[in-house]
Amino acid sequence: MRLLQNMEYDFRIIEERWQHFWQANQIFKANNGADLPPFYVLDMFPYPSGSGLHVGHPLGYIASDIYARFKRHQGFNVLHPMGYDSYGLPAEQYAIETGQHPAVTTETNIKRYREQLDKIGLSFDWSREVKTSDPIFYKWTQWIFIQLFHSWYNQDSDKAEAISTLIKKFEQSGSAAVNAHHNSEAEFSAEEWNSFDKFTQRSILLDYRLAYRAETVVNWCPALGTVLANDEVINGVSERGGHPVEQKKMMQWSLRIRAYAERLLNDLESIEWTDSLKDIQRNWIGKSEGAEIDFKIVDTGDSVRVFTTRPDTIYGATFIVLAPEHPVVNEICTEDQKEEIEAYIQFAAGRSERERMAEVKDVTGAFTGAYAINPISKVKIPIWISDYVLAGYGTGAVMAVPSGDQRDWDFAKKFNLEIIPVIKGQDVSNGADDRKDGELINSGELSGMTVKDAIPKVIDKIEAENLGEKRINYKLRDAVFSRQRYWGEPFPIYYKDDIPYTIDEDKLDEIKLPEIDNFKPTKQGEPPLGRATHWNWNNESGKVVENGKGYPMDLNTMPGWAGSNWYFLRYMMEGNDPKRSDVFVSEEAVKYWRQIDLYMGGAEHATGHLLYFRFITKVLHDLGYIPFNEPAKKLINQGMIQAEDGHKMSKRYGNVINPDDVIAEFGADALRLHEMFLGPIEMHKPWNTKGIEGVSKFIRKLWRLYHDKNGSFSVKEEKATKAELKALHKCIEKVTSDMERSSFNTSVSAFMIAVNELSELNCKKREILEPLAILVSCHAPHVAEELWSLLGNKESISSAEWPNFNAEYLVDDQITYPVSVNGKTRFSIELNAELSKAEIEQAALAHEEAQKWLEGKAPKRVIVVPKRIVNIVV
RNA sequence: GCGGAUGUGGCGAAACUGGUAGACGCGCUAGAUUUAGGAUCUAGUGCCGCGAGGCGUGUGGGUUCGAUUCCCUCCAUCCGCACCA
Repeated sequence: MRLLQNMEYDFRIIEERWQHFWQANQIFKANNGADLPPFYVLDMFPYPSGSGLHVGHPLGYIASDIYARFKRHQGFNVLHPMGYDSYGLPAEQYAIETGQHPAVTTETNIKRYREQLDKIGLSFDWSREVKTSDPIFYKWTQWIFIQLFHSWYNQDSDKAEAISTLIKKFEQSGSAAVNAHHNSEAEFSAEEWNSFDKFTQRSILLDYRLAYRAETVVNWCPALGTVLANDEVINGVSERGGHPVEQKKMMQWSLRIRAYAERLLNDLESIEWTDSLKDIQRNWIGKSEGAEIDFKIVDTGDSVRVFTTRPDTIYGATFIVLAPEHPVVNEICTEDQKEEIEAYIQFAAGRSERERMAEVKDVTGAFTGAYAINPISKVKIPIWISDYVLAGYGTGAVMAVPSGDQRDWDFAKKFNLEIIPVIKGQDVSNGADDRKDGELINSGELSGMTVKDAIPKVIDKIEAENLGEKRINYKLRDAVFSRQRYWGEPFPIYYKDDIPYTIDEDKLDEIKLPEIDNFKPTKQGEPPLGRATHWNWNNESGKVVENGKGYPMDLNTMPGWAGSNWYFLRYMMEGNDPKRSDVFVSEEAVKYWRQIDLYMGGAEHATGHLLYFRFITKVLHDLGYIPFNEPAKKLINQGMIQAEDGHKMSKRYGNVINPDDVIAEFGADALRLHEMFLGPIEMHKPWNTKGIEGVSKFIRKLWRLYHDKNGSFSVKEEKATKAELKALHKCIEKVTSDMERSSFNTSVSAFMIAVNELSELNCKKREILEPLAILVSCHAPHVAEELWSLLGNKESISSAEWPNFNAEYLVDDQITYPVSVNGKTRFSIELNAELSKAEIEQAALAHEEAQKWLEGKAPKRVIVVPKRIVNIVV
């Protein structure tokens, strides 16, 4: 018996053999410009963490690998690369704790990742590997930042343009002629612009650039010592580490993603991403249409502008609420309210983001003592402040309509303010009634109109009287782009009189992350780069020089997502392309590969990476560098694999399953098949240790199909029978359609069914077993290669043509009809496939079972669906 | 609160345009072979019932000859957003 076992499939030897063969012969290297249609399959590249891969990570890699292999069989030139998102916080936190340089730990982790990935038998073209922390890569991340710096957003042409076109406009016509997305308060004529000195001009331009430096309210995380972008803050704490986050005004680099809000929203319709993911992005962009309306403040010449989506309810506006940070609060506040207002402002500022969120139900606020005039109803209403109104959204002020808005209602109740229903039938006794249609009441000249008609009417009126305008607002904020950390891309920026200048593009090779002795912030509170002794820029020599011998350079680094914005483009160039050192991606390469055809990765990146990388793609497109507007045509979110106990797989619970262990025991093919067999790719599902024995058994059964009882390879050249061809072609049809709709779990069942049937038929024929090997080769490439070579083939199975499906082999001359009585299946009859409807009906009714159910009565009706079913209605 | 996804045997799941619900696999039961099995093979396995039969895809309703599939109601779980005016 032991002898026989040795003749069984030995994955240990065979898997290693083929992994070596693939690598030695560069089987999966993609060639640019090959005379085949291109197809680009990409996985989101991993951050190489210290704990290595667990069994959940490769799920997406295996699925995309199966798809890449399928496309190769179909005659596509497939680009399927991999790399590492190797800048990031964990390596740096580790460095702070241990003094170990992040570059060292990162390198160690990458090595470990590579070993683990190699063992899974993934068909990556490693010659194109990228690492975001590699100077030859991040040089181009810096270069892209420079392009953003030298661009502005022209809302007339609706795209980004070179900053030189903006300067020309200023020189010729001043600021009024420009319709830009900007955050400048300066207004000037052409003459004024031309008379400004260089510094003034540059500081104005800074407020127009796509990458701009400005004092903004940011999420400051004291524990991490850095600012964070909105998507890096979850429920008021940092995504990494869960540390508290405060709101703080700071001078920071930002990217003008808001300029792209509308395009990011609209273009979702042109891509095949899941509805849930599109919804998350839509929600995050948060478009809302409405109007801005000016309310005159009583006894002053000033007015306050509010944003509302419901201008039709303006007669129900019984007070105004300003954000505590609103700039007019101090000016309008009356003497006797001063103390109260100041106390409230202080209270609001002292509340952390977290507290504010937790205490949503508690209504707080203070009266300014000032009044405003409702511009439509002319009624005098009080002005309050409260932190339920956000300074950063809209105008930082609202007209409160307590009859229609629950927050306003709560506020009105607490402070005893008037509530006026403005829509017929509105019940405001227990809360606001936010109905969005109906007839207006208590609304002066608007009374009797419908909500739908009143909205444009009010907007027309305020526009005609110059009291405001129609307005679209987005929740999306510009992305804070600087981090006060070490392990990231340094900015290619130096400062002259506090004005930032970019380093020349041809000098970027000089701007490497400097070595420092300690990775913590400096004593003065500067970022870690403040510790570098050589971090000044000398323009004459074009070198980074000792501090004091040049202009100071930026001390920030870029966020983790800077490299992942554009890495997919870098893979498009061949690994040995000499242009790799001249361009971020060559024109030929982007023209050849175009977009990512299939992008595989987790849904947790919905509002971070997946939004930023669409944004940067659009910028690069606007600037004429790439011929497409969206990075990925189709996207699949693979689900998470939970541990068997239902928890998340993590060190903390001690429930982590390492793919290395699974491979050592069952082999890579079994791991691949099992991960797919767990369920649909996009679902979350628990790992199932026992279940792997099923697919492992399948592999041995497949192997035995090609071997005789003694374990010798035994495939004959005889003609296949009808039954054998049917088993094969059923499998071809099923697996092909499964592949096309990424149903990788059901194709595993199809393989099992085919192998079970062919084993039963004792089929040992090349005509059947050769195509079968190709069918399973995407899922289980090692055993398939071995069988393929035993069949006498010299080339890798990966380039074999996908078998053709022939429907003729599936045609039956006998069909088993299920016969149901009143919709319940009672028996089945075998009938000739050629029979007519009437003949089928006759045969079914004649059956003794049918007679039994009819009890001598005539059937009311008989439904016959040819080749499917018979239903007798009694 | 808003938006989305998912609910099918003991378990993972399948059923693609409405047509034999539970394919395939795990587990379990019985048996064969074996010194032994955590190997292999055979048969069985949704629930209730001795049986005829009845019940059954989260709940309740509807459309249909026929519903896991289409429509409405409600419930549960998970994910995202959350004072966005």
